[in-house]
Formats: sequence, structure tokens, C-alpha cells
Amino acid sequence: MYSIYQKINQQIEMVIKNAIDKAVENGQLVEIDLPQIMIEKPREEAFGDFSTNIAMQIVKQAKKAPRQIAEVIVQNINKEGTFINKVSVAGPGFINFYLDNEWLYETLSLIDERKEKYGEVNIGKGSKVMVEFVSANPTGPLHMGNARGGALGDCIASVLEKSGYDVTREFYVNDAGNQMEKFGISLEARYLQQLNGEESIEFPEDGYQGEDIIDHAKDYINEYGSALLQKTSEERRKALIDYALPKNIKRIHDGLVRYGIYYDCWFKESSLYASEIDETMNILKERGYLVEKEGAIWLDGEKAGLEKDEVLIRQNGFPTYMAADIAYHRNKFLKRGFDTVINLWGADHHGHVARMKAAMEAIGVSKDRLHIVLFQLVNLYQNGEIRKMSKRSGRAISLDDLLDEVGVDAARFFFNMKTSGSHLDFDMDLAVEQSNNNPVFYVQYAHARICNIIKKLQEENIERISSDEVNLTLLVQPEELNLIKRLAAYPEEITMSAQTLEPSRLTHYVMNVAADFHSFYNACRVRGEQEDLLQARLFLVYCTKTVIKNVLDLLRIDAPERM
RNA sequence: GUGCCUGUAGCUCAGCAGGAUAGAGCAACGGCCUUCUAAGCCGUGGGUCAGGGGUUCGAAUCCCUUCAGGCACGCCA
Repeated sequence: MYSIYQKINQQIEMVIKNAIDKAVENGQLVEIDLPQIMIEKPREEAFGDFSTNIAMQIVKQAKKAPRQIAEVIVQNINKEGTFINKVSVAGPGFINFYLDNEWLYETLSLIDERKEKYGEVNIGKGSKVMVEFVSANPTGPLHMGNARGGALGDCIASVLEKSGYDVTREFYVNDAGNQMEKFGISLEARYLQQLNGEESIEFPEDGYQGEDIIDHAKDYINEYGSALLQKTSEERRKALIDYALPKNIKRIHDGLVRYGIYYDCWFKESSLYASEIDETMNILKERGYLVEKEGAIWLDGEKAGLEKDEVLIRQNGFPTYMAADIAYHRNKFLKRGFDTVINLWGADHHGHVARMKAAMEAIGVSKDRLHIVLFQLVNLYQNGEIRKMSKRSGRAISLDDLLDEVGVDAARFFFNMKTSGSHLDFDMDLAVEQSNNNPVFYVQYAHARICNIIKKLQEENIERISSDEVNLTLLVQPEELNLIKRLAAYPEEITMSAQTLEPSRLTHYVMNVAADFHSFYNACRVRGEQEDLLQARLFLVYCTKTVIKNVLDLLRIDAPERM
């Protein structure tokens, strides 16, 4: 058993089913084809700990008023052997369950038993999932979009790991195709400009404008001089790409490591060019998805269910990005056997979603196995204004600049505070503020306070006792019970985050744990209390520490012992 | 023009597999430290859930429509 909620849901479901069966036997209800019994937490505390709307759902079948059905069910409920203490009917026909505090004390025992595993669930049942994220173009530095996608993708992967999936994190290195051509042309132009003067060659219109391209040219010249001037353009570009590309990839890799992101695999687009793109094209051809026209090869839009045809092989014989991407996804699903693939893309790529899903069907993979998480772009705010440039370099703010200014913890937390679909305003002043306004500090402070209580007690030679010895029934204050209720919900939060692919639930959750703890801290003392109560509260404090630490570890954010 | 995303308190956002009187934080105002860290807590005020229509016993949530903002519609990626 991983979650008290699971147990309670089972109990309530059983109790309801039995009650309805009994009511049918008594002739109080007609035979009913029972729908899934929904159990939820009422918003108002007065409505009990859990409730169900089952009476309202079977109105049509039972041919009675919902309240009447609810009354009948309640009359026939046998709550023996469950946590249920009281049942009532309320509102339009809700059945509310009031639980004995025993479920909360059992929650604490469960946390104590599961420790760092508390919160883990097994909805994935070991199925293989790939999360592909960031996959930044290796033609330049990481930007804010990559920063958000990185925090989001990494945490989605972590949430899935905690949910029983076999997760692989992957970075797709776009080291081939048209993009590399442009990279080479841009490097060459900067190289020639450095040696022959700005005016010697016009910088190509669609080249990469970034300052880092100039830096690469300068660095190359410093190391290897001007020998490339004597070479052909093709040789020159190749030499410059061979020089700059590994540097860029390493820089991206190191930046992401600093950010706390570790990939299982760096997959190179160029590796698809040996045979896999051809193989994929053959499959599409055999399945009748290709049309030839205007000297190019297209994906048949009509057959694939798309608005228009899409070029896969250009007139010049080179595959498009999409052709490579289809081959890449064929590799993910059919060569490496992932059951599910999750891709994180900036919202500006949303037009590609339908195309890729259609392409999956075209190669015989159900489109439902491909999930695309789109995230909106980021605005950095400072002093109430949008910040575009780094003060130090005068260039667009890179991930490294952001980490220099606000640190890893704040960046990872802030990027996971909003759902992926919402636009994100990143308040850089708030991110470095050391106050309760800053959610990162608020949560970390709760953890540090807990550690301090433990440390202070240890200085008095007071250590916690085991779950067998402690008398948890002494925990009856509202602040204590609220805190435990919050801790009980953690496995459910993981489940929901995994199902919705929204780790932002967890930042909100851990903020609420911290808030409930701070309230407890102000209302109840641990040190100096009579021994039984002290031990019960200390047990609660340890459990709270475990949960906060587990969430922060999942988010890969530091949980400091002192602040 | 077509398609996708967003619209909830002054601000930033939760809630959106339909459920009870729509929530949190910030900002504003008023309290709480001789006791484990006040980087904290407690309290007060604040709403046409963008507008309109529909489905339903019940809609912020689902459907249609209008409006506003963003994005995409390349032999770019």
C-alpha cells in the first residue's frame, strides 16, 4: 500500500456498493448498473473528509430524487472495519464521510515506513517512456525557452519515474541538415570578415546573427590562423563546423548539468542519415503515403488526414527536417521500443503537432502514444520591466546568465510554478528576495526550521522514538490534523501530476505543506512539551521533513538544514 | 483567411475527467516575538470566472458563438 487515499477509496467504494446491494435486496432501490464511484475531497471542512456524488449519478436509473437515494444508501451503510466514523447526506444529494482520526495516524506510520519512497505510486507499471526535451539547436547558447523546457521536461520525467514508469531522458542533437549548412555559412562569413574586413563579404540574410558565431571565428583564428583562406569554401565550412559544433554541444551539456539536468542519451540527428531516413521513406512509400511532384517527394496530406502535403525530400535530394523527425520517431518507437514518447516543444512549434501525429499513424504507430507538451514562452521581469539583455555581455540572456543571477533553485522552482500552457512572467527580483514572498525561500525555510527543531532536541539528548512506541493519538490540534491531511495527499498529487504531465502541481503542493507546517509551528510547540506529546509532535515533524525533502528532491531543488 | 493556445480578485495565478457559499499568494489594512529561526503566524476587505446562447438536477469546468491577446500556417527547424 502506497497511499492512504487508495485505502480509503477502496473502503468507501466497498461500503457504498454493499449498501446499494442491500437496498436492492430490501426493495428500497431497483437493480442498478453502477457507474464508477467518484470519491473526492469536499471543499468545505464541514462537509466531512471525503464525499461521493453517486446518488446524483444514478438518479435516472433509480427513478428517485437524489437526496432520497442518498438517504437510502446511508441507511444501509455498514461502516464496520473502516475508517468511517460518520456518514451524512447534504446539499443536492452528496454523501459525506467523516473519518476517524485513525487514518491520519496511519498516514504518519506509512510515511515513516516508506521514507524517501513515500509518494511513489505505480500507475506506470514499468512501461517504457521517453521524455525528449530542450533539444536546443547546437548553433548557439541556451535561451529562456530552453530554460523553461528544461525545468519542465526534467520534472515531468521525475514525476513519471515516481509513478512507476521506466523513464529515459533524451536530448536530440540537431547536428545535420539545413541548419548545419546555415551554421557553416555563418561561421565562414564571420571568419572571412575577421581576416578580410567587415566589407569583404556580406553576411547572409538567413545566417545566425548571434555574437557567439563571431567569437567562434575569432577563437579559431587565434588557434589555427588564416590557413582556411586557401581552402575551398566547402572545406572551410567543414573545418569551422568541426571546430565550433563540439564546443557548442559541450557548452549546452555543461549548462544543463549546472541546471541539474542529466540525460540518459544524446541522440544525434546525423546518425539517421546513414540508413534510417531511407528506410523510413521506403515504409511510407510501401504504405502509399508518398506523392511525387514538382521534383520533390511529399507526404500525402489527404491520405494522412492533413490540410496539405508536406515536403519530405527536397528537389535537391536532401531530406527536410520533418523527414528526419519521422525517422527519429520511428527509431524511438519501433527500434528502441518505447511505449510512450513525450516531447516538449515551445508553443511556436504547435503547427508541427498534427503533422507528427499523422506521420506516426502513417508508419503504423498509434498517434496516442506520442504526447506533445507545448509550453508558452517566457518574459523576464526586473524592476517592473521586461528584461531582454544580459547586463554583463549585452547579449540575449542565456541560461547561464539566469543561473548566475537567480541560482538553480529559484530557476527550477519558478519555471515549474505555472502550468506549461500559460505564459510565464519570471520575476527576477522576487527570485532572489529572501522573504516569505519568495516561494522557494518559504519552502526551504520550513525545511530548515524542522531541522532546527530536531537539532535543538538532540542537543538536549532527546531523540525520536519508533512508530511502535509513539502515541500519535495525542495529535488532535487542528493545525496538527491539517498538516497530516496535507501529507496524506502526496501520493495523489504525484498521480495527478503524472496523468496531466503538470509538475506545477507539486510546487503548489509543497508550498501548501510549508504553509501548514508554519501554521503548526506557530500554534504548537515541540520542545518543552510533556514527553508523550513531544514525541508525537516530533514524529509529525520528521514526517513533514520527509515529505518536503521528497518533493524538493524530485524537483532537484536543495533542501537546506539551516538558513 | 484557417487552425491552436490564453482570458478567473488591483497584480501573478490555482481550480477546468461537471458538483455544495469560486480559491491561494502578492499588494492594502489590523494584530502576534521573556518560549524550537518573525525568512514566520493570525485576522479583515476585495469577483458580471471576457460577453452571449445551449446541454444538465447542477457549468468557471462540456458544446456553439462573439470579443480581446499570443502563436502557427516555408522545398526553415
